[in-house]
Amino acid sequence: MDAAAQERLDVRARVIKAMAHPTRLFLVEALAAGERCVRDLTTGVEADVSTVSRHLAVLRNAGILACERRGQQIFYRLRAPCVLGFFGCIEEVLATDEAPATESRT
Amino acid sequence: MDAAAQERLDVRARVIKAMAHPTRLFLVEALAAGERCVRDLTTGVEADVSTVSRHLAVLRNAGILACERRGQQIFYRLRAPCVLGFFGCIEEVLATDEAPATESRT
DNA sequence: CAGATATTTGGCTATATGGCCAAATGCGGC
DNA sequence: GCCGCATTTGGCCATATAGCCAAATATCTG
Repeated sequence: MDAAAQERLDVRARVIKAMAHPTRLFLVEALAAGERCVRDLTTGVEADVSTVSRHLAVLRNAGILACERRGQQIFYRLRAPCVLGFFGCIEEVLATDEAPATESRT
Repeated sequence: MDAAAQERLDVRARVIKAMAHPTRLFLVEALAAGERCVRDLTTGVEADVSTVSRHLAVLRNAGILACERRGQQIFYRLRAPCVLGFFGCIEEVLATDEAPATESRT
């Protein structure tokens, strides 16, 4: 595996990693309905505003979200709606699943 | 957000998280071409066999891969090929990108 | 059973992540 | 300029990840 291939994998992993957190999935789903400001998004989440802000920054840095300041608020919106397609695949994975070694099955 | 919604997000995040690593993306891509045993997969990666084994276990636990022992070898295969669709979206994200705050820009 | 090969697991360390609080920054109004 | 609201950032701690090596486990062969 050459450096270019490695770089390509790193870049892809960075984007996927940005999606790899329940709170961030929630934010993405919430933004699918349209732009929202940070405070509004925070009310849907059980976490500090600062935490939500950081999650939003992760998604923005990955190129998944964009934001724009309007007045004192900053509105985030989904820049790459294709990520919503991930969910369909995941349902498929879980359906195929049925009895894999989930290991943390209590 | 109720417990059910939280659980749904957790489950989804678990699957995406399994994909959120360059080496694991490499493994998934390699397996797109057909099943492979651990040693074969390891030769394509700059890492210890034990490390690759653990990565494969992560993907298997997420339901993305399945494996089957044949003789002394264990063959892994892609159980949920839909994850390959992630890549297309990621290219789209990167294309939309062009000049976001990558933040780690030296 | 002993030996060889393939894979996984235990143990350990280093680094990355996620969370909170408190403080800083940005913007608008008085 | 000072105050208030919205958001981000710094600092800190706890936990999770990823990696390696060494040891354990599994299968086949003689």
